[in-house]
Amino acid sequence: MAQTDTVTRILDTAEVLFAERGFAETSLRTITSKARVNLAAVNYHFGSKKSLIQAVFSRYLDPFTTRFHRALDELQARYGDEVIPLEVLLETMARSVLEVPAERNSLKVFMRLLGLAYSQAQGHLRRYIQEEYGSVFARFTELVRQATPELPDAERFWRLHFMLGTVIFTLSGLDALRDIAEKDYGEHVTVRDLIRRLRPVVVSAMQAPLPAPPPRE
Amino acid sequence: MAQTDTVTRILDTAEVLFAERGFAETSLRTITSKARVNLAAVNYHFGSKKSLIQAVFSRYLDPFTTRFHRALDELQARYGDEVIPLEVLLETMARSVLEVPAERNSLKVFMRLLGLAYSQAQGHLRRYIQEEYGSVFARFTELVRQATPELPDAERFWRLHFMLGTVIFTLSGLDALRDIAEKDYGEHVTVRDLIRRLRPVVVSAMQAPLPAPPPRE
DNA sequence: TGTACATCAGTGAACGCGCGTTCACTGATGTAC
DNA sequence: TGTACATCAGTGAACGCGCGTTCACTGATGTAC
Repeated sequence: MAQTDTVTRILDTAEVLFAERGFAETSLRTITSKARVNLAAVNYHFGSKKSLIQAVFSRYLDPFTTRFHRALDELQARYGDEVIPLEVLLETMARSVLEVPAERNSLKVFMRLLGLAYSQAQGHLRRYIQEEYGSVFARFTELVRQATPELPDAERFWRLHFMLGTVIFTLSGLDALRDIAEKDYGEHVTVRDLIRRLRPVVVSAMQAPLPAPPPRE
Repeated sequence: MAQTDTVTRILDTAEVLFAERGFAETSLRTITSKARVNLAAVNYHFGSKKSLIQAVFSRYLDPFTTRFHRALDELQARYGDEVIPLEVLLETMARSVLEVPAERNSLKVFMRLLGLAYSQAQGHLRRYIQEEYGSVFARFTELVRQATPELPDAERFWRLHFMLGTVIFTLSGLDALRDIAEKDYGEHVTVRDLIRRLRPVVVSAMQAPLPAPPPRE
């Protein structure tokens, strides 16, 4: 069994199990037995469970950042000095996210992982993601700033996080929500379908009227 | 030490620790030592860790459902046969949520717990919440249906969950986001301030134009 | 071409640890007669 | 009023279990001379 085989078998199995049940709830024994690999192989190849978790993320985030940077390069070349419209920026981000799983695993797994990164206690993971991938998000938010000059900086910051919450919450809890939707409305919802529904909602939300000023006291 | 004292000490300590680090990451030993209570007392009073988790939720959700039902009663009495506007419904829900922590602990803890209920693997918890508190949400969504007759049922379902995601994600990750906002924009953000910012965003999102129909294939 | 050594993926078994739960027990308070 | 018993909150110590990690080892392949 060549090295690459063992390593990718561990990663393939781990990402699915992590996405299904979280990090703490997935033991190395579960991963290695499902992957039909020796228990000690995880620590041999990755060093620790923490590093395995980070490796699982890199396998999604590395191609994503590459693609997203390239897509933003193209946009900036196309628009030159003109401001890139908000819809185009959001659309580009959505497309970059959607393209990644084509070469890896399912989008659902990717989204669940992102949701876990935020919601699970794993502080090391948030730090790792910020350090490794923070710059591409900084680039994106700067472009969003130019596209929404009427928004105060703080307001834009909060609205971007509101929308991040919408996307991560929806897509990471997708299975449960999908079951309900299917039972109640007889619709089978795909991730692409959800993104279609998300687009007008996110655009309207970003362009909502400014809130009333805080009440004086 | 009277019974109530031990029981509430366990609940008070558990809810804070659960909110900070999740369920699996919080051991009974941590809870009982922080609460200065015997380890076996949790199993004596609650039977198991699972039941303790459910008890923590009940202490928030019981007063919330009572208040929310009462608030909806008043609304329906006031509006009679007229449709209650969406803004009023959302406002009423927000007010009911905000009122609960006044008699219990912090709103932040309440929101973190709700976020965990969705994101952590604990299937038993989701089932418990659905069974115990599903009816008040059904009542609310029926009123929202009447207030947004132009939305297809499935679209309304998804948008309500989009907004649920916004609120839970924002308020449950509040500490981290607040730190960033404070550092970057010099604003100290209170929960009430966030709700003021959320209002126009949620209303606009719910009233966004319908998505383009799915592409034919 | 042959031999000695180094490298490296992978293994099987064990380590110590923290976990939720259980159990026999205590001691205070209430109840029956 | 006194005694025997029941109830109940709380306790201290132990149970068995699954966890991540470690370690000495194997066996195949590559490298030096």
